[in-house]
Amino acid sequence: MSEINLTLPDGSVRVLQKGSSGYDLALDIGPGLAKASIAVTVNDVQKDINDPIDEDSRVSIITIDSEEGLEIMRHTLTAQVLARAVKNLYPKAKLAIGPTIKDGFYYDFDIEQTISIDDLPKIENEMNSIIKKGSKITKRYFSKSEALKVFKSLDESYKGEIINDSDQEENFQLYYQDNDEFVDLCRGPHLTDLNKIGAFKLTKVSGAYWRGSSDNKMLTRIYGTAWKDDKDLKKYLNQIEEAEKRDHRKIGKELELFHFQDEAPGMVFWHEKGWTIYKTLQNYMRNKLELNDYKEINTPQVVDRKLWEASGHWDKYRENMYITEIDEEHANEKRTNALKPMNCPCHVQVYNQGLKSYKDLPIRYAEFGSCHRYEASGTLHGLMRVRGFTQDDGHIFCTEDQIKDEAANFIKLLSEIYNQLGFEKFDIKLSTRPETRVGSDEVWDRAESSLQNAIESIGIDYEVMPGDGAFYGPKLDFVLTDAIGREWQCGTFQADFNLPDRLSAEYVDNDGNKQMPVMIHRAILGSFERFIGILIENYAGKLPFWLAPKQVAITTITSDSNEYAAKIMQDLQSKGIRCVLDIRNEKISYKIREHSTAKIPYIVTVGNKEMENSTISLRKLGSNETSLHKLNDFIQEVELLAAAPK
RNA sequence: GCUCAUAUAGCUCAGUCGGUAGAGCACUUGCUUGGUAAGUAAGAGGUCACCGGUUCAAGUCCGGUUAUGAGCUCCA
Repeated sequence: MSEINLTLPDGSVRVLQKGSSGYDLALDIGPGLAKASIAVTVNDVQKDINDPIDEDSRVSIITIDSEEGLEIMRHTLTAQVLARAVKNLYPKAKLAIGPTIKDGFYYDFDIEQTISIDDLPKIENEMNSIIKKGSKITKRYFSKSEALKVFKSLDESYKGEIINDSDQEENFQLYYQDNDEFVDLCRGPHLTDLNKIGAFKLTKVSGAYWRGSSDNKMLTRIYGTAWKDDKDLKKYLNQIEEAEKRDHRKIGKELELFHFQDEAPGMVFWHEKGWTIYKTLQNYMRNKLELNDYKEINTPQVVDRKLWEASGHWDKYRENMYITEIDEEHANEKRTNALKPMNCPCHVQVYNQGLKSYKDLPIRYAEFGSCHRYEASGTLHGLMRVRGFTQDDGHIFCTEDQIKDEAANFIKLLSEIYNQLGFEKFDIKLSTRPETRVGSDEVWDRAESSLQNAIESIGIDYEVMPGDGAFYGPKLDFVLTDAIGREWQCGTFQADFNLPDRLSAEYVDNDGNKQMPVMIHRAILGSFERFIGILIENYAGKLPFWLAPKQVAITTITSDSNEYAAKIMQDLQSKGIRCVLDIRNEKISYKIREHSTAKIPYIVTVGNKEMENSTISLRKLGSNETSLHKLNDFIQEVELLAAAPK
């Protein structure tokens, strides 16, 4: 029998007989590895550990310690264990698909009964007994027609559909357990041995459309998470708990920042403290934009449908627009208006007032534009997805040649702002021309390369998202990473060759000819509502001093110090510091607890000692130590801290 | 919009088999003036989301509506 050379990742070569498997190779290296092996990568393709290898190859053994290994284990868990458990408990259930996702997996079933979260322990138990049985998983290959026959006989119509739609004719892989007691179609690889499953937990159940299309049947989706051992599983579950603690809806209620109610779903009732954050953030942004040569404008909320027809929104997004009509009995004119869902058509109207010269460009308009969009009820989510919101919107009218500089300047500004708001890391995505689009390929070429050049001139990494651009032009999206590693897409920079044309924006070039400007839609925060939600979760409610709704709590030990405390309050307030005065007849530890819970960054305590020496005792949020300061020094220090970043 | 779940005091939540509403915190009042995360006693507080049905009787069972949650779809 002939031999093959198998090259390992470290460059060493092992010579084995032709047809040896990954397991044979692992065994050749050592019994420990053989035991830990769960699959093998052969020339960059993942294979089952028992698949024969027939030619010289680059190979590496996959164990559960790698991300790849974890994924294979999760895949086997969902496709072989969860699917089988559900079939055991609900024999009429049909299998759809069961992929892995970040940290876990799901499986979609078509089940007559409704499955609720209370059924999950029962399913978990069944899964555990399947695993305990420790069945071996074997694989067989089928042609398209044979595979179809198998699933037809099992009445697995979804599997049939998948096979039918595949352009592959041969080599459909079917994985079997226990002499055909259970069979599933899968591209693999799978564990060969259910004993290698780690620790798992089913987490939730929900509906999901077959093939992700809302025209299709709603299936039952069961989610789970799986890890190599109990320790990792626990760690993950703790992380989830941590994220729940940061939930901005919970913190928003606890800290009295905002609320929602039935009469205005998706619209925020901002309370004093939340609105303080909002105003502070907005003033910060206003200052930033002024420093960067934006002209702040403000445009109407309610605008005749004619403008939305002209812009194209009426056709495309009518169903998401709030329409207002004047009461027919009282109106002397009949017109239909829409609450603006976006600011750009109005900005073109401002641009169109007066003839513009090429010497005027670029013109950068900014608006804290209050918009309304009728979002589907199921998509609403606290501050993160609302129906009434305010964008830090801006539109830059410029020539094509100016796009590159505008993009570069924008990225610089955005990066500075994200950093000052506490987000150090962000990623850029460049979305290129989609299939259905307006404008010539030549213009798209120029637009895409100007965005690309702009990023590259700054030297930041970016990811290309082919085909993800808007129909009117390519865009850059900016995704920031928060304190617990979650990603949020906030900023955007979109080149638009369409709207200026539809709404007849023009400028006069240096030959005296009328030209169409490019319009750039751009935002840094996205919406104030959502961004504040992100800030709250990023900081777990402990906002930096300058953003905190209340910055200093002034507390007294006994009523003897009431006057002194009131004087401190006045001094701080005169410097614009946001304070609360607490002269209640309560013990100091009670007051400390309350203001700590309220996440006020500084708690000042004064008693007889402080009063006599014109000092204050300071306790910072998150510390249980106190420090003594001269009152005047303290006021100066706090004044610096309270200033928004420039 | 779709699937499933949930809705009880200001907040967090109990409420068994259908029999007339409960806790902790918060609030009000009294006592307490106490040096860094809950001093103490009493009191008040409810159309059990809304509409309808079953029943002698509904917070509890059934139907609908609204909102919320998880996910799906969507996000100009």
